[in-house]
Amino acid sequence: MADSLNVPPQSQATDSLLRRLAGPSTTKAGLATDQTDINRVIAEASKGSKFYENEKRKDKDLTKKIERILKQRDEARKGVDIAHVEHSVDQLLAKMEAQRDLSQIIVHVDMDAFYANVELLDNPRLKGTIFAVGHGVLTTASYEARKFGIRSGMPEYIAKKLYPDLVVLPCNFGRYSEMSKKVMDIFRRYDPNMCAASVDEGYLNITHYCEEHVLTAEECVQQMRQTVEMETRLTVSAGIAPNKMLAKICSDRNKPNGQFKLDFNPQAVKAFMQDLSIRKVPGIGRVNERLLESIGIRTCGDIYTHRAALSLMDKQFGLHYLLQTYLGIASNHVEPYHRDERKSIGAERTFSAISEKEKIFKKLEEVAAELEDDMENRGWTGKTVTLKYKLDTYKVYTRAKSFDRWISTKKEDLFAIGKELLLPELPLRIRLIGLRVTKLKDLREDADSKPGGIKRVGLQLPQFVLQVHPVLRGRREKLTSTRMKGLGCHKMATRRLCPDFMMKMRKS
DNA sequence: GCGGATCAC
DNA sequence: TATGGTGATCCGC
Repeated sequence: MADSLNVPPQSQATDSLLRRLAGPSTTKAGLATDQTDINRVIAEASKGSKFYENEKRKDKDLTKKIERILKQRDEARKGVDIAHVEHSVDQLLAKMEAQRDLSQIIVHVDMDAFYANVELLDNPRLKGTIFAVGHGVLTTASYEARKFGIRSGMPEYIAKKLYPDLVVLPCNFGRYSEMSKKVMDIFRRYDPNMCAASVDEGYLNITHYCEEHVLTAEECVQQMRQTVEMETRLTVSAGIAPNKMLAKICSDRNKPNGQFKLDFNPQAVKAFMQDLSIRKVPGIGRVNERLLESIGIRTCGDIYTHRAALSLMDKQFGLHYLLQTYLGIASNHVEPYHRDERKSIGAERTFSAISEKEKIFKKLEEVAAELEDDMENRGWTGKTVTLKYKLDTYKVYTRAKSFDRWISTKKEDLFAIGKELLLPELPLRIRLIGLRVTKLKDLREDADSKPGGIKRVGLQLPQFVLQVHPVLRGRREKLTSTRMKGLGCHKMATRRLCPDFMMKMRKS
């Protein structure tokens, strides 16, 4: 295997690269028994492709970065009293522990193989066949297909090497969106303030519901899952825990069609974190997994062991966030997505690589038209336009320009700005082009505040107040958002985002 | 403010 | 033959 990959055996890069090629979800449920064999097929199918070469490049860069970090660590340790550093970290931990809040029952719900199961619902003859959903790149693999190593995000042609008779169905977004809405409406009976994190995922706070109906959390979630299955014939897995991070991790524990509740006490939470792979933590992807692994951190328990090094390299890793992770402390604040939280809107398209100027402009024109459509339909404008392009080598570049006025959302104007950004870059051979607008302004809000219209002022919207779950009232300020640094652990990881791409899906 | 990187779904 | 699209955040400059 190592020979066929043309890299030294046993090297960290080899392992990492193989795992990367196998897809982002190799750690998920339904894993085949012989991952090595699967990895070999994938590696052979990938070998020599531009995509693969790019992955190798990124891997090499990462290896260099790791070397730098190890040097920095050794440098930082020089002449430092480690015991003293550990002691101050321990004091920080004690402060954090004192802030732990176990009062809320948070649930993360996750539809099992959502797209695949909706297809199964609509076409029972699929039952027993090995199939996936997608086009070119797979969006979802059925549980049967996962046994063969087939994963979401995997190119179709590789999946077919793993299982030649694989059936690949086109996406039917309108249908998924419709079913998603049905399921979310059931969830909302248990928490009207729930947050739909994506089409097939959500967070709920069931503290109030359980009190009101004199139910244990497990009974409540059992009932909710049964209701979903009865009313939609779809199955859902759930995690029950004192905060969103823990709930999310727990929802993976008994998948598919199962639930898992964590005990609501600090000892149980810490025991749960102790042997948990750092990769399971939302926000820690394959890059940060490798960075942490390089300094000896594989599990969340290892964070404590290496707390001195992390403290000395706070800048690189973000000590605070990792300590919270070690303790299993995270946000327990659940609220629905609000329109004004949106930060950008964009469109991008991949195609077979082209280098002719006219053809590139044609593609740019197409994404500009798509973006115009989106911005008009959803009522947005903005001040910054960012052009994105991907070379046929898979290297990605962005070029941005800001204006001191709100930009026109007409496709001709978006195209003109994109062209201006693109021209100095030519000549290029590209396989993707995209446009994105940031520094947004909500035109709908604007329309409402026009003379004669009803002015809307943020949280004073009566509908909003009614939507607020009683248990959360007055809690908003109490839950301070953590300043994240170091590891790219953004707010998304703990506060969740609720993209309105469900609306987008309704369109298609 | 810009560009590169990382991450989630 | 051949590896997606949307949106968010962080860091270094």
